[in-house]
Amino acid sequence: MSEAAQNSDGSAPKKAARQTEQLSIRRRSPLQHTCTQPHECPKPMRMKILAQVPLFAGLSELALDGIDHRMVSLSYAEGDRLYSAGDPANYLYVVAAGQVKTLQPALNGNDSILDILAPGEFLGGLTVLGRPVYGETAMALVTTCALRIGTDAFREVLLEYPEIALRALDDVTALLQEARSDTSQRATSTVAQRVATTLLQLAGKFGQHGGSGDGTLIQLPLSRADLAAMTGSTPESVSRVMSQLRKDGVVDTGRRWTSILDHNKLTAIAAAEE
Amino acid sequence: MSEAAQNSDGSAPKKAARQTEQLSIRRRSPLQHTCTQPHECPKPMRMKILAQVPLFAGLSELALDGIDHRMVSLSYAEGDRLYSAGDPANYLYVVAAGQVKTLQPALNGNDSILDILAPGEFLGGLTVLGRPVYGETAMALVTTCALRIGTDAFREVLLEYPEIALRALDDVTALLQEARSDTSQRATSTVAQRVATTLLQLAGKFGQHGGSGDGTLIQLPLSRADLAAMTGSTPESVSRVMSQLRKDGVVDTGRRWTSILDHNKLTAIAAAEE
DNA sequence: GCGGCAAACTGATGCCCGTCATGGTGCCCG
DNA sequence: CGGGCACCATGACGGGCATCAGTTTGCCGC
Repeated sequence: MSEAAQNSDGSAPKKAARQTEQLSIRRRSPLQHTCTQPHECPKPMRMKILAQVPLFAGLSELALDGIDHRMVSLSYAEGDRLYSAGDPANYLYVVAAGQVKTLQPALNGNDSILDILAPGEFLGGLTVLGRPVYGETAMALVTTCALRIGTDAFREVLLEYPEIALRALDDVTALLQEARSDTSQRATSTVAQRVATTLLQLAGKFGQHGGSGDGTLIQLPLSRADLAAMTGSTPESVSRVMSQLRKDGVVDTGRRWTSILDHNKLTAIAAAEE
Repeated sequence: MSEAAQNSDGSAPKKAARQTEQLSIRRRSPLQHTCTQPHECPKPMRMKILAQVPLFAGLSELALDGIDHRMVSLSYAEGDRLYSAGDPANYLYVVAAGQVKTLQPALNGNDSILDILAPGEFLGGLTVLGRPVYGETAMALVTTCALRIGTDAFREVLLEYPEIALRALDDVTALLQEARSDTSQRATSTVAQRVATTLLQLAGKFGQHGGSGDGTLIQLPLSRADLAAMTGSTPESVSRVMSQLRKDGVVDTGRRWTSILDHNKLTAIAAAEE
């Protein structure tokens, strides 16, 4: 599945990215989509995914099977919503393939992006148990497949396997720490620092080395507006920062990707103004 | 206990706050300390506290007793640290009496205050299970009594009573939502709005009506620097905002207290710039 | 009561960045 | 291939607020 790269859009076929060692022209796209077509996840694949979910690590085959029976698989096109803020929170989701962004609506329209989720991660469910409605909106960044389980069924699973609940507690706690450090950073840092930090986080989570020779490739369709929503800024400011970073040879960007060329320099920028 | 108001500092005795219907001079102190002396929590009081902890609600007498046996009670003077960021996270704490602030150290020295905890709330433990060290520092705002339990023991309790784990999950999730809405607010709002929001939150959590006739009294030793650390600002800016609020008759402040006089106006300021 | 100190208040200054506006560039569609 | 569109880039401008500095207030010890 990972090798079967197929052209995503209807444009002219690109050269194999593996062979094109250099990016002669900026904005040449080194994309390697792994999954562009909606599909139904067959049973064996679902089991494999469940086994890789950190929350379910170490569970017996039988237990996983029991969980799988309570789940259904769903696929979403780019931009589709898994759920919206205010919807009754009846389901918990696990990302099987693709990426999902969660965003928190604000009164003034300045939504902020809370997180971008990779396969194996959860949404919705962890914010659910006590609350009747979702507090955030979840939207597929690319074509995405997700598994869904009812909150009641998930509750049963947690009661049956308390160690899963403990791990869930850890997960949410980690999110909490992340959110809190985010909050402090928003208060003190400049936009450049916040953008740099965000890029480093994305690189750590989604970055893939090699590919186009040097640098870390982040293959996500993030617009300037998206980055602005992640850093608590505006598209214009983000654009300026990115331009500067490009000029300094720290990053390179394209329509649906970002590449970090100088990891050290970016770290320096994130830590303290250069 | 609640009626036994005793003068806290060594200054001249104040008139009984109940009788003084008006605050003729700004900065007249309407303090009513409930507990100024360090003390050991006796067994019955500990049991009563445990029963009131939301996390343990509905547990049997026997279960509570089992939990109590694994805990020890400790008392702290104002400014004492329960633990510091970076310490090995071996314990979970429950605030029995007093208030505790948790603060997150930043590299530039601009620490930010994460939360202020009232009796019945948890610290440390929920951020512990997966991590070897504390990510934040906990400091007693006033003379405080706390119960302590080892993380391993708490883990056993959670495995024994999975419903507690579920409730803990809810608790942390609530904190997460709070932290996230905080984050979005930092990005978009002005300092005045953030201060107003913070005051309203504190009033909801620690405010007591009556006392000096009108208004909601928040009895916490919060300096301008503390409020700045809570709102992601500076002491000077907070001071300006508070001066303005005082001038407009919205709040009144003293050395160790804050009183909200016009709740509606403060809400209006928090929502949108006046 | 007096001197020392910490915290709070207030003014001046500059900068970051949000806002508005304009021009440029790739992408889609007919 | 050309028009329309969305996104990006870049400049100009202004305001909120952080920073620095100076004064005042309240508190404590001698």
